[in-house]
Amino acid sequence: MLINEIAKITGISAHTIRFYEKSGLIEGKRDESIKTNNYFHYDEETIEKLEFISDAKSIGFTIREIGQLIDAWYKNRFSKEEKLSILDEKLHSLEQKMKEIKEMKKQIDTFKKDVLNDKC
Amino acid sequence: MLINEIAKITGISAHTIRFYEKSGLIEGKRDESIKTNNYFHYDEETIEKLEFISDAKSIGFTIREIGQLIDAWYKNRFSKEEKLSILDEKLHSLEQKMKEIKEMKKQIDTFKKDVLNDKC
DNA sequence: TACAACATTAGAGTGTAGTCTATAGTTGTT
DNA sequence: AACAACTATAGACTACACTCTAATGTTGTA
Repeated sequence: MLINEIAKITGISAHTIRFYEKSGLIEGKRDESIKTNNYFHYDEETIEKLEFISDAKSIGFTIREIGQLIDAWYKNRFSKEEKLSILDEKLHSLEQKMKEIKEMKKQIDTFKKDVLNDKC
Repeated sequence: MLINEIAKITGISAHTIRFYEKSGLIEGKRDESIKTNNYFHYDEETIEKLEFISDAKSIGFTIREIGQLIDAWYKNRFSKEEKLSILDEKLHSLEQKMKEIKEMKKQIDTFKKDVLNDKC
């Protein structure tokens, strides 16, 4: 798959995909048998990763954090223990965010009640 | 209360508080009876707002969105209906974020299981 | 009264995450 | 062969949310 194909599938622009590649989140492969160009080729795993990146971003993880997560899962540069500790850390921060959202919802509900009762 | 006092209370730097003021999120008042300086004075409501801003930011609301929320509650530049619609919109986006976080947790749990079972 | 510690403003600088442009080369269709 | 549509790279530009600096003035304490 070349860049525009994967861009179409994921809904992420080719520009942004290149940016993610530079940031080390994904990796295309060059076909050594083709000497005329040096186009990058992407596989199914990259689609998975890009979808994962979109999800993680919308929750507020930074590129660097997402990089860690991807490394923890797809790469073997960490030991089992290290991987688990990274994943646990992210789980913990998700639970934190969850709590904050619940708090925020409560606050907005209070706001709503106040508006309904003409208290502000 | 002067800027450094409210900064200490909220844990938000004076620089950032001035930035929020410029962005229209909070408003200090000048004491007209004091002619020698034009220092801003802040009240309890500003502390509330600053704490609200911190919460909202950590959930991923932008300065502009937080401004809307504050306006919807503290200011009378919107009708009751408009205020409610802004608040409902934000509630909806919080529910969205909640769903995304749950999805993300599921994914990280899957990652964890794979790591535990040496599947990656 | 000296002086540290505070206040103001304008504006410059930083980091993050893209987004776009320019240049140059390649591929596929007519 | 012509040409549209693709590809790569470097680097410029943007928006957001700070964060800091410089210049200048004010306040409170020894």
